[in-house]
Amino acid sequence: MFNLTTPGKWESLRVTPADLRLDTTLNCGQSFRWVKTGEEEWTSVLKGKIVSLRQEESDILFKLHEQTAGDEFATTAPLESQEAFRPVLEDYFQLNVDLKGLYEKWKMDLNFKKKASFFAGIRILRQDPTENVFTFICSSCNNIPRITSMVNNLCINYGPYIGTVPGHPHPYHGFPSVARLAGDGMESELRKLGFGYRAKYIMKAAQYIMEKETALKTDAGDSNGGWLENLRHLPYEECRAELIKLAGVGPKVADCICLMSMDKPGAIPVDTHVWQIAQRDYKMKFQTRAKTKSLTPKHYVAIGDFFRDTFGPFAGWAHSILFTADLNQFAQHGRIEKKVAILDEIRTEGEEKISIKVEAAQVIGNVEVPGDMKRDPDVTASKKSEVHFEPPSHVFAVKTETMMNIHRAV
DNA sequence: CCTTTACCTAAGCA
DNA sequence: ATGCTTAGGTAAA
Repeated sequence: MFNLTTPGKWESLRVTPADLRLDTTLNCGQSFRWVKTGEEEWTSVLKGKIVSLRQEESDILFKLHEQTAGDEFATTAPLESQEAFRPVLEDYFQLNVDLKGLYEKWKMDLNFKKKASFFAGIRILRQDPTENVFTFICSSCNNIPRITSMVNNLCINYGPYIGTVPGHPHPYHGFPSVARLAGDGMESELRKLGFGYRAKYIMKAAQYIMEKETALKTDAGDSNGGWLENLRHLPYEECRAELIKLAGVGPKVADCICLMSMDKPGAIPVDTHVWQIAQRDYKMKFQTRAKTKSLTPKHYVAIGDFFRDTFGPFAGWAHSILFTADLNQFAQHGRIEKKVAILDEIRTEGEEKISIKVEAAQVIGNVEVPGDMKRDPDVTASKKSEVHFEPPSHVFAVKTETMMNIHRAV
């Protein structure tokens, strides 16, 4: 069943890289549905349509891949024009949000400022709630490649087939319906597909949503977009509480859903990464009698409140940028541009900040040495004292023995 | 309240 | 090669 689609023409989304960067935004673990189909190009399914996006130097282009008219596999009616699809993308990327303005505000925080030049244009996607719920049930104790493969398996096996794109073998499917995931025997099927203990969560969550949906329908007469989507209208706390009732959805996953599909930009999913960011970069003090500091519910709340305090109503967006900067796969975003020798000797004394002079081809700057940067993703040196500095230009430095690696913002 | 344990799997590493 | 660890957690004790 090869259902080749007809590609449209590239059209401008009219958005600069400072407002949206696809490589990070699409691959930082928000959505697991985008397929890389070229240099700086990604393709996925949105609202039943196959759409490709391409990052250009000063803009992003998009094009639709329409099913041929009368195609027996066609699942949606063809659009009058690609232009009619523009609002879908504007909604998905929440382009009404002034990201550059937010970045400027967030740079008040020095740790954020340090990362910002390497990680510009990272947005929170406004995802489909159903898709969001089930992909993040898959995310527990898991890694991005495997989550991606599991989500893909879900779509290929239970989602409606839409088509392929010329030149690429990948079959594009819509996300499975909740009804399909609630089906009998789904748990054992999913286990065979390698979902492990998440299989039961998926089936139970789907069944729970189905119950709510039918209750809603009998009450209201007609569905107003479904129970899950309606959670968008609840305040954050209530919305979160409802989500936690789903099997396999705990505090962290509930916050992911709140942030990524429930219009709650202040939600802070605290996972192991964020827990470490809080301790390492913000030296958060936790009053606890316990000898071993672990991520307790109390800490969870404290960290969320701290982020909201520091970054405001869109704290979840800021959190996501710091999170992305912490991902190993983006460590190269501070990639080495050139090496220069350090003129003065560096000594690090705990958290004491010192200054040294560095000579590069065209840069002489002061270097600040924070104390604990061991796990900083921008850092390539293994154990010695790693160095950051706020230079006269957008340059970033790491100390090796006697050499500095100068990194340039991408 | 906080900590510990079980729950699946696959890739990475010693 | 075989065994161990780890990876966006959740639920139950």
